[in-house]
Amino acid sequence: MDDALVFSALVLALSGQLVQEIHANVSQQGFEDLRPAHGFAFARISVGGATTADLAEHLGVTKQAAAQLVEELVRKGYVERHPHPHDARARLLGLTETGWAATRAADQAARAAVAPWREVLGEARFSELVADLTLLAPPGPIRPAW
Amino acid sequence: MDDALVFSALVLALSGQLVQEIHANVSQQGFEDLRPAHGFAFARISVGGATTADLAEHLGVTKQAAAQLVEELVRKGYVERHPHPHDARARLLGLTETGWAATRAADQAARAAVAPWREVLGEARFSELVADLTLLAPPGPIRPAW
DNA sequence: TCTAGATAGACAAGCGGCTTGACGAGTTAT
DNA sequence: ATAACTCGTCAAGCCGCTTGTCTATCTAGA
Repeated sequence: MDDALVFSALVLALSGQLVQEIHANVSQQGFEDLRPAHGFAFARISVGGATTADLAEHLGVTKQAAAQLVEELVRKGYVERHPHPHDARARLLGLTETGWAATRAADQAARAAVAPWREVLGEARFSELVADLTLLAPPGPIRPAW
Repeated sequence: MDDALVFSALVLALSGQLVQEIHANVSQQGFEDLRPAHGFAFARISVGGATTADLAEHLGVTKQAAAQLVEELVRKGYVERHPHPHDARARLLGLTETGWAATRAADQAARAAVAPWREVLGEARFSELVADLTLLAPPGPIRPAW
């Protein structure tokens, strides 16, 4: 049974294609200064209540790396730092309007990337697929692959 | 319908977990000096007939990056360089016995990583899943995600 | 057969994203 | 009050990759 190998390869291939297509689409929508890894940061920041340290944990990197990422996103106008209401050390992160626009663009890009797959499988089979994958997916935040 | 987003997230999460588990398992089998990206190189080299330039194209990186990777794998004893029978410029790459052992370890690790999923879904549903993913998978080599 | 262009691989320099390490300012628990 | 911890920052360095350049070799066309 080396279904396992086939399966692994398929998941990897699919995931790679997904990232690549979404990134290309987002770029084409005018967000050329964003790279795939930024999406994972947006995902956490858009939820609200995130500090740089929270973001670091979410991404599975050091605080310094997260701070650097935040600095870049602030400089590019996607993220704002607000004073934290209860902690003078920390700063709350939030998306700017541009940040939200980028998030919407990514959402749309994801839909566009998945659409053909949905069509190939048919609606019913696609739903089953989503259900199956839901069973398999690990809990916790989604991080850049490795 | 934002199944699309859910689906994307699931595929990404699954792929990340897969890579991480396989890597951990391979490490535990004694190949601690291999990292996930090396697997993609082994995949091409094990087929045979690969030069450094071939490998570069397969991985989607520059020749220099591929050469550096090969150098590392040679130094660590996984890969050998042989003279090319028809081209004095090129050198054919091949796996050493250690390289083959690592490949087998990775195969086994993939099986181990997938096994629980197979169990969760049941054999029939798992086969369907593989079939569906096969329909969706892009052709061409599998590369490190991004 | 000679020559122009392409290709394999190596050498060098540099960049970007990440790490470890150390630190002051602020918070929390004892 | 004080000790331990945490947030964010500064600094230095590593590693995988890039661009740029070069020689040796192969290939196709006049």
